[in-house]
Amino acid sequence: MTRTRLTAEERQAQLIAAAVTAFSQSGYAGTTTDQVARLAGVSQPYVIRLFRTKQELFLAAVQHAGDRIEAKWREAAERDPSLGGLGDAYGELLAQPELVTMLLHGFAAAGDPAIGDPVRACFGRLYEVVRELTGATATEARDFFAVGMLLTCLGAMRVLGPDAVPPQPWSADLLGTFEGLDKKMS
Amino acid sequence: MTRTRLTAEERQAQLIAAAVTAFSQSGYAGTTTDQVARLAGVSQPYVIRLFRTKQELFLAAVQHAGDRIEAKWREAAERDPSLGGLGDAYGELLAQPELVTMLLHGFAAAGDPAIGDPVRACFGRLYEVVRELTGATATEARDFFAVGMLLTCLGAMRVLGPDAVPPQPWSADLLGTFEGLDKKMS
DNA sequence: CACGTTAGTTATCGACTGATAACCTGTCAA
DNA sequence: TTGACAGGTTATCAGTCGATAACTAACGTG
Repeated sequence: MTRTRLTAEERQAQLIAAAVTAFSQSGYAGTTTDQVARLAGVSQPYVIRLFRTKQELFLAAVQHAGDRIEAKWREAAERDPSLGGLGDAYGELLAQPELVTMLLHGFAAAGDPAIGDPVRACFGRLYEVVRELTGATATEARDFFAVGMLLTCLGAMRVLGPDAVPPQPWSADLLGTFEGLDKKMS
Repeated sequence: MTRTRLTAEERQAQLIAAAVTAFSQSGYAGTTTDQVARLAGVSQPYVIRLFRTKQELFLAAVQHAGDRIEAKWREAAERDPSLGGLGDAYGELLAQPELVTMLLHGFAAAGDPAIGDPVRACFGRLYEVVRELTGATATEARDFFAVGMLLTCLGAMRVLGPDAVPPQPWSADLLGTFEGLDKKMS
């Protein structure tokens, strides 16, 4: 078994992907740099070497999640530049909720100013991108993000998505309101 | 300085209040049982003695937040049993976002099944209470909670509430859509 | 006033975790 | 060949944190 040697850039990209997976499950404080390292198949000190601190690794993961969501929306807008089109794209993201849950953990950790500032910038950019792509009014965009946040929370709660728990009366009731909106729900 | 001696019940109630304050700032993994203990003016081992584990303390705090929010809604419904009435009540809660942020951290920590189950039960109960109190349809209740989740996330992000950061163009734009809905925003 | 019960503390431990330092090794150009 | 740089590891530490054990002190009651 020869250890595959990658460039620092490639390794960083791989580690950021691993960080998104790990942090989206247990959040900032609940995730170990060693867990991220093992996911990528490298040693824990090397993770620190490449990102300096756990915090910078976390911020890189938040940034990556924001970038991927923005890219998804831009791609969707090329076919259907309406809120409905972006909503469908968001529904597809929720089938693999890593990215959106990562963002939620960014919100949750925003109490620390060093994390809050980049997280707000990331969310603000997403808001502006949606308005720019769809031409929606502020109120329309607000309702769009409102539903998005609800779905994101439901995903984190395991009411929704691949790791969803058996439905309860209330959750079936609530999810039923999204009929015709979910395309690729597992 | 004579240490005030309380009954276990009173001390538990006091500790739960302290736990809500502490956990709502740093989340489950990011908060120390010692921080909760200091907030209540007791020793850390005594917190563990009263709640057995950190996890049970956290769950008690989540439960308490859910109960308080439910009580607030029931009280509001006596005056105005409409979604608008409950929405105003929620707006008042956001002025002191401890309770709602506590709940958000419950969602974030729901990846652990031992936490997820009670958290889902808590949220499900709130959903049913809203529908029962207002007679709203599932879709109306969904939109109500959607906006609530957005506001909760914005509070956690310090876009909203007492610890809010200076507004950005996008946040002013977004918050502007709530004009006429915010009564007691600080 | 003795005495059991309840409230609370101090001391301490074992496990964990982020970070540092020192070292190793494959690759490539001269 | 050699040597230097970039990728990566092992060893290790200092601090932290949840939890346990043993002890102390106040209260109420017969």
